[in-house]
Amino acid sequence: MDTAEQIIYFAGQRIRTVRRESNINLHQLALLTGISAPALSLIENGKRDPRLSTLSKIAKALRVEISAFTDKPAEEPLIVPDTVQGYAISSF
Amino acid sequence: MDTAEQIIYFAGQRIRTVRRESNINLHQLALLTGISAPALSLIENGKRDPRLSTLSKIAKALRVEISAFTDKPAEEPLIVPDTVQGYAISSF
DNA sequence: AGAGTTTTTACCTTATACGATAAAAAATAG
DNA sequence: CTATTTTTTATCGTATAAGGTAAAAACTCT
Repeated sequence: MDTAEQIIYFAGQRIRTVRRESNINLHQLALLTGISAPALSLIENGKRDPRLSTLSKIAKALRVEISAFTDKPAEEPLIVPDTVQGYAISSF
Repeated sequence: MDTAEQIIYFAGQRIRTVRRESNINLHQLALLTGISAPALSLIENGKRDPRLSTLSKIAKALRVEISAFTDKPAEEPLIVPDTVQGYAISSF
């Protein structure tokens, strides 16, 4: 179904993942975005329905596209073979 | 710079474009999303900062990803040559 | 032009995002 | 285990998203 609630929850998880990959805490992200740490906590936990401008500030601070928070990866992972039709990838 | 305001404006334009491509009017999109036509009008005109759940409902109704409203196309269009290093693309 | 349709604007109400602050809880050192 | 850092939760005030309705404005026809 993919309800709006699931979208919000998923986005929160993605934000948390990207933030942790950047090795910054909520307080630091709050300073970067102008969004308070309590608000960020609620968003990351899927308990708040953020505005587009809020997502935009977070994306900018973490240097990713907003779609990094909204788009689910493809079900089937893309398999990249190291040879194609007998030619080595390094040829291209 | 890409301020939040510009993001909101851009998203509105994209929503309008996708809606028109679907040949439906605001009233019909309102019925599909549960968002009132006046609210949709404000969003399309960049005069309202929609919530993630709102974007999600619109995207679902128009059968596109939320990123269709948020991601700018690449500045440089991707050029797909019909030959690569002398090999025809059809070989791959 | 006028008629019908679509969109915009305005006003009001309700719901909720967000900031600030403080305190509690949880996680992470040491 | 204790101390420190980080996160969560709660409360309050303000701003604003969103619904409903209605009217105005802007299009689109014939």
